[in-house]
Amino acid sequence: MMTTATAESLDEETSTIADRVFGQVRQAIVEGEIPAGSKISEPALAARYGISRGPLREAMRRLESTNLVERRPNLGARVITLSNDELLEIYVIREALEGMAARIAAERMSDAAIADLKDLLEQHRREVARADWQTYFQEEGDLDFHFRIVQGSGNRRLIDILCNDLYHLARMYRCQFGMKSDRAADALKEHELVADAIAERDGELAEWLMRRHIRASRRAIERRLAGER
Amino acid sequence: MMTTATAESLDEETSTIADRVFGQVRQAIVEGEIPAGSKISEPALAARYGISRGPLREAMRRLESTNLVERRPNLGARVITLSNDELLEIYVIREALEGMAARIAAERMSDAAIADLKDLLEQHRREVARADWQTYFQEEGDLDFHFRIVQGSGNRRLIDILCNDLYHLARMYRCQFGMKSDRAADALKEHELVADAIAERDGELAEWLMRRHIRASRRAIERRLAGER
DNA sequence: GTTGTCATCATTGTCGACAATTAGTCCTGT
DNA sequence: ACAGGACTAATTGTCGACAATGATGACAAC
Repeated sequence: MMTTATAESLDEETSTIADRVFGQVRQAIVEGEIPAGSKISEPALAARYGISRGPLREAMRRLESTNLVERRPNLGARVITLSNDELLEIYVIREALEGMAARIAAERMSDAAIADLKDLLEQHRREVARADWQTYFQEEGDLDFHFRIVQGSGNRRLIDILCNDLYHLARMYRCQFGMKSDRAADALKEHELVADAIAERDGELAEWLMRRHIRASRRAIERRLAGER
Repeated sequence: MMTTATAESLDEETSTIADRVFGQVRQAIVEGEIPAGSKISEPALAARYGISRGPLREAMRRLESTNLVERRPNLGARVITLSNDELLEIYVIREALEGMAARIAAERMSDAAIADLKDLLEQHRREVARADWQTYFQEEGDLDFHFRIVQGSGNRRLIDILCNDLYHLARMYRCQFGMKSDRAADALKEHELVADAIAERDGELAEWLMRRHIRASRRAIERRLAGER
């Protein structure tokens, strides 16, 4: 069972130091080890990972491009604090992009990949009884499903945008706030509908269902945010 | 009249050297000054811009994140050679993203911005007679229109993805191959339809029209590519 | 003649040090 | 007491040099 839905296989042994520390600090940021909004000191981080400032600066540049840190010239880098509006913006983009991914996946996904997708859903269905299922599903299982659909599109740039940028932001948000909603059961049902549409090679329906699914998730977040204040 | 449709205003005076050279080499790549597929030598480029390798490497990292250059560890960086398939992939993403942008723009764009948009189209309509109009429209005017719609969405991340990544790739492709199609007149008409839908605050129609417009552009490219071989 | 191996070379990756800009603080004058 | 300015300190931006990895060529063996 895959645990981290990332495109590049997070080798931890990518010959270059800058790439490795990029993955490490990204994980640290996403999982909240480096708190959101905190200022990042280059010498401190460099010492923490036992490297020089050169590779660390390159890693920071990559993190800046993935929108996980903000940099202002001569002032330093800060971990982003994703506001509520920005979180909703991400869901809008996911609706458009993953809807398209579902459409293409319905047309181009291999039969074997579709079978695997159904296996995953079957597994989720069986695990509903688990005590920590809701937690697991909301933290990893949900993204695993979306990850496979996106992969099924075969559009490399689409995969890149979603898996290397947006999914990390979604995970970061989940690690910050508990994201305790009762939508897990509904989400699983919506997943099954999307998978059925893909299995029937109905691209238009798959896109429509996927968009409705993500829109429902966004609305649930909107409600939660509205009720919180 | 704006000539380069980029999000950050390409200041040429962003206090840090790495950022400035990033913009310069990006322009050089997009406009073909540095040919596609060519290997990039760090010492050579550093000398060319009169800087050291440190800032240049950071600029390369940013270029790598925007998918304009490919890097392989210990092997160097190469300017990407966007294959036909990758170009079509970009149009698929544009269809999804700009369709959503048009929908939101129809809901949230200010009346003044809509008036400006119509002015731009009116200007394009008047310039149809110009001898070099087809060239201008295909090189800049078309992107100007799309740029404004995307801006109208107000979704910062959406704006970032489209203006800082995809549009540069589209421009790069246009600078490489002549992109001489007779779709200019049709495209202008489709633009007007989209603008009308936005003016009537019909988000669903605006999205549908925008998607059809971009799909038509993609199909025109497909036909051209098929006829070429 | 072909192929395998080795040595040289160029290029990339990494590091430590210097220069420049910013933030904070303390002092002074009104 | 408060405002303004200058000084100090820390952090970032930049540079040149060293180490390591991959490529190119020649030479020798089969």
